[in-house]
Amino acid sequence: MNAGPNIAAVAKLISEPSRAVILTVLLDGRFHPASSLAYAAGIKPQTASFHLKKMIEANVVRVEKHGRHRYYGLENYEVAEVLESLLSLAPKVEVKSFKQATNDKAIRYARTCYDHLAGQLGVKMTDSLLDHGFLEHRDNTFNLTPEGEKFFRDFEIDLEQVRKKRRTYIHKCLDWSERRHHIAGAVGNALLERLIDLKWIERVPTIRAVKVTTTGKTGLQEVFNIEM
Amino acid sequence: MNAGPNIAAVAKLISEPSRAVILTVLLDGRFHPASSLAYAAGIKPQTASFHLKKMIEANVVRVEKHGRHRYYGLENYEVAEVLESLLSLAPKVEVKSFKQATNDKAIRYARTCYDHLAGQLGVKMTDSLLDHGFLEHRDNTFNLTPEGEKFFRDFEIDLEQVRKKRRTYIHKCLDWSERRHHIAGAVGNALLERLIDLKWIERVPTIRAVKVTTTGKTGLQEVFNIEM
DNA sequence: TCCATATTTCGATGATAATGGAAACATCTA
DNA sequence: TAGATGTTTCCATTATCATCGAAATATGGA
Repeated sequence: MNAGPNIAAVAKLISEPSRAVILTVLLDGRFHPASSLAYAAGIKPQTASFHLKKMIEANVVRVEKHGRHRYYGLENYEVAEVLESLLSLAPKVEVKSFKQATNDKAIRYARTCYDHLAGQLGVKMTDSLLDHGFLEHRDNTFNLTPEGEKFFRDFEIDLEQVRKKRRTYIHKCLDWSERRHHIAGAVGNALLERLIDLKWIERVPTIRAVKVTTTGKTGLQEVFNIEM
Repeated sequence: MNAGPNIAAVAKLISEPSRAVILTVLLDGRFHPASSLAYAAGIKPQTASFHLKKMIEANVVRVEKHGRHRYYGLENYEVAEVLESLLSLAPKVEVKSFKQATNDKAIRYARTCYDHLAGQLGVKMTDSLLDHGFLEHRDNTFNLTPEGEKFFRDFEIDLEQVRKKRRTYIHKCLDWSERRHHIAGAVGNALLERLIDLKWIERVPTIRAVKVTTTGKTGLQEVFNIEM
């Protein structure tokens, strides 16, 4: 018959529409309560709970308890990456409403991918760092040059803190909408958080798009030489 | 509700065990008749036909008619890449038999990924080309250096022919078993075919593993400096 | 033209699993 | 301790879909 890992087992978890919606929401990298995931998927909390349990068992989703609340998120970075890769294959959804079209555009423009920037903004940011010699291509990762480290420090990102995190320091992530790599990993995450701190970008509620603020426009132009 | 492409639609195609087996077989990059795919999946031809139709409609599988035969294969390279990425997430299948364990080992050692080399051999080959300066990293692709072009010509691979093909010239592909990139695209394909022509490697029937021949061992050592 | 082979279509069956109501459970607040 | 909120467990219902027998279709060869 067949040897090798079992694709069906993973795919099955994603194949159900309700589950797919939940996972797509979780791609924003944040943790969400079961009830709001249920609402997003248009199902009852019991049903969401049922699905979440399945996905936890399969190590696709992780839960964190905080008092009477339970927050659900993706298990790890790899899951996010595989989901993103599935998105690149997925048929573009037919646009049913003006709102949906707007959302779609916003998501392609700038979004969070798990815990770092993606979309046009993410790719442009990565390109900018490469152009300035702050970043170099490695095999399936990036390398932060000494100049890059200085730049990050000047940008008030504490690389010592970032390095301490128990996760990949820096990483390449393939963008489904841009078909290009962007910066991910702890460094990518730190960059996203710094931009949010600076209020250069802000999260758009309910979807994983992010918005560039007016201050952000100027800042991105001046510091990264990016026109958004 | 939800914006963006529909993951479930793709995942659903893969989520069914029979379909997963079929797709895994097709990952060898060759085209197979429906009947043999049915046999591999342990289902009747009608059922296989049913599944194949679904997968064709979703642009995951492609069919080529030759007389009264119909040969099925993966639609394109991207599908193969997504399937490989799913494999990286998939739980390792419990080893049920000696044969299965042997197959699994063989597949991790050297296999075809769609139409080029993967596994340890594929990665080592890519590393060797990189080490010799024949290949360079680009963003999500490789670049063949002038020295590399000369090397390929000396190795009797006709790059003019390769360039003419209506497909990506050269490409990076992520290896699920090695977690490393290897060379893909038309050039990767040409390399595979040349190695088969030289009888340095040969396909193992029924599974997508390839075997390094005795001649191959010597050749790989001398030309690529690879110990297998 | 007729038969053999490969594949598909149709239709019925059966297994699987998503769903939500009811109720239990856990945790926080008053 | 009682009530409120969020979540899970149990269970019955229902919808979906993989499966295969039977028959139709397509193609090549005799």
